[in-house]
Amino acid sequence: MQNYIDQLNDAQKAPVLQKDGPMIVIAGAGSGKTRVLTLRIAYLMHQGVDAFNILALTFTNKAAREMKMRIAQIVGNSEAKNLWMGTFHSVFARILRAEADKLGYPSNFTIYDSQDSQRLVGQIIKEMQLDKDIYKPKEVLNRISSYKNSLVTVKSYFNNPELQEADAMSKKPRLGEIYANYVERCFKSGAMDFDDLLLKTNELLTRFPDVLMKYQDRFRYILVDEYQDTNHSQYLIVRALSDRFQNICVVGDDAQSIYAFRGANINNILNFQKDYEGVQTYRLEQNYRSSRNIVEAANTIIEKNKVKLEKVVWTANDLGPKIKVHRSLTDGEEGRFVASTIFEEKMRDQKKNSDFAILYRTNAQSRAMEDALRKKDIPYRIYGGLSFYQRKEIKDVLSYLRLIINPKDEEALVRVINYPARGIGNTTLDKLTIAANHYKRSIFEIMEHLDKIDLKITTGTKNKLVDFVTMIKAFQVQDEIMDAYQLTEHVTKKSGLVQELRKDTTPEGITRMENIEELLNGIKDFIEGQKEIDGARGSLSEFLEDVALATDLDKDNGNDDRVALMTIHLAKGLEFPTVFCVGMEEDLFPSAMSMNTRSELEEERRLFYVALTRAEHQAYLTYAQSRYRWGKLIDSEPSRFIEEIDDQYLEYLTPPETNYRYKPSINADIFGDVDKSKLRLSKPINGIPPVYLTQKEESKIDRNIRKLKPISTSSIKSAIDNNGHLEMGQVVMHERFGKGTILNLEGAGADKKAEIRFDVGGIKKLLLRFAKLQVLS
DNA sequence: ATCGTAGAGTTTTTT
DNA sequence: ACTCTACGAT
Repeated sequence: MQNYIDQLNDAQKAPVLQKDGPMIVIAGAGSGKTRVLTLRIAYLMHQGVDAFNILALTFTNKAAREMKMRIAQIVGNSEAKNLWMGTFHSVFARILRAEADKLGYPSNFTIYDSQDSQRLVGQIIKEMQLDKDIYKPKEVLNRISSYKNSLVTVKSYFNNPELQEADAMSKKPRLGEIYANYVERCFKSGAMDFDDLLLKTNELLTRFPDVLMKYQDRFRYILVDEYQDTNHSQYLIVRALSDRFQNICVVGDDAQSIYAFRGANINNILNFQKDYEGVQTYRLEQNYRSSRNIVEAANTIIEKNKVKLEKVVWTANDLGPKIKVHRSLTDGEEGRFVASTIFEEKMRDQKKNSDFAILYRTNAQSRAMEDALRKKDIPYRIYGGLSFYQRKEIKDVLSYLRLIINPKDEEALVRVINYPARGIGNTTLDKLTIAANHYKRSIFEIMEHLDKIDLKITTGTKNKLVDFVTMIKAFQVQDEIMDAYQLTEHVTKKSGLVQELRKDTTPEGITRMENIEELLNGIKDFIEGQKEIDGARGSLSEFLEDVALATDLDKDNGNDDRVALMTIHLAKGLEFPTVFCVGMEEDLFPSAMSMNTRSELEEERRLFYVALTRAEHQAYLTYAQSRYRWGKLIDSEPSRFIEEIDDQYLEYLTPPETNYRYKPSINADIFGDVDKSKLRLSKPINGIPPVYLTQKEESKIDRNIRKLKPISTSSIKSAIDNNGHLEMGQVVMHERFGKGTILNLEGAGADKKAEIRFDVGGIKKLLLRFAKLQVLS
């Protein structure tokens, strides 16, 4: 034990050695916080704390698994396996299953994923005959989700006029009703969504003091990783559980808080010191991961944020190469640059594929990268996006399995009741749903009692329904005697799924079939793993529990040598020798959706900080001057984040762009074969789609721009001074919108406005106080 | 009940 | 560019 501790620096030792009391560890990027957490747990056990009494909450299941393995190496396997470690969601799902009856849920409750939740919300909106363009399922679900994460139940919603008013103001006066229906339908289906796993845990701990006592007594030492990304619901759980012993250790980095959009509250970490008595604060500021160039560049970025805890991240590592910045014409070219750079570096420096990561802001960006890597035969793996378990064919199989475990699961039932087609169509399903809502039962229960209810369906249909119920019940019997693998294989055959898929001989159809085989292999692996744990027998319900909360990252065994492609969000906590941060463009990163408020922009900046600090040795920032979005070629400007890094840390592989208007060389790569080659794209202005300009118009605008001197402060000032002299009909030049004619002037003083028709972008009304105008004629 | 097609929406990030 | 939905034809 002492050996391990001796390897730590002084800052790291302190939180490991403090056994009791509340503490917070502010851990800069790459400062070895995982090591601290691991050793702290090992040391607690070394001092005689029972593994049963330790709870460690991590951000991913993979992180939990790895940490557990490292602890096992120190204290031995038999000790370590009793540790409670995992994500909030998986740990409390486990507890909820044990205590489900207290809340009126079956212990085999289903966990709905976001797809399930969204379909259900959509269905409810339809049933309530509301306009789905106003009540967009996704938005409604987001709203419900944020209520749940702030512990606003249906009851407290209706007790809170402010919330109701806010929803009414956003044209959704019936949101509360949808919320109520959604909650009831989930309950009726014996299902919890992701947010319920936290909300119901809170309910459990507040409504049943004895249960709270039990878990308080059990979890005498609590550790929370990535504390900056906890939401209110998680915060309350941690507070409740740690209240008795106050042995709470939270680790986090406010600079890496990137989940505010899903309710994470950065104040949880900023205010931790106020929440407990006598909090010890530790700071880990030495970075062991990255070269000095990267560490210092990252510091200059985060400097720009106003809301932050003060800390200085430094490193004793070598200076390392500068961050390389590359501009390309299109997203396709960007991909080719990345692929060939990886190819060259592999050749030159004997690197592995897994030494490289390509990080992007949105999942949609992966495509261009994939295409380029495939052409160069570079193996890669995409994380996130549509995960394996969310694919149609996989969800179909899983839905059958879910139905076996919990027949009340409505989402699973709706998916498979008529797939493969067995003559049970929407009309019948609607009748069943109405009956189920009326009797406040699940659809399956209605189907079990068809003879007692007059549904006005033909005997033919009735028989089909009975057949379906019989089939599922037969599967349930098989579940008693088969393991998950055997049962799944049985189900795919007997349900007709395999036969249905075999009919499809297109390449896509064959891939689907292969995916199902991969699922079966996955189940086999899972069973093997389970058999090593005592008490587990590799049953279906154990497998489903695992799948519901698994992510792509968890599934990764890390054995095969591939380039990693993922969003920056997913990359949190990971590190790679070389990192490509692609799509460094305004409106993409920072995202156009996140530039409305300062706090949104600061979150984007933290995201960039996270991206950059993933790199150990070399970082690349790449951007394209135009890229396909929504099937259209859109022009873009380099991200402001590139400018925010001091030039001394950067090396431009392409000359930094000075003029955002670029002249595309006309080639098939951009326009395909069409005679649009005579046309050029104008710059998109304020979200207005680009218009095609003829060459004549284009050069006219260009001439006008060339006539202008760069806008200096003095010229801006003179333009403001001159505003009094503006007249209707005058031709003016605007910094962003280009040339335009003044149509009208109104207001006076600070409120004076001009209505201007711009050559490109249409008519706009501008406040002269802000508009930087130059008079051309 | 099932199949085909036109049209709309999608791309901000996820347990 | 791609996928999902609604509606109409069979």
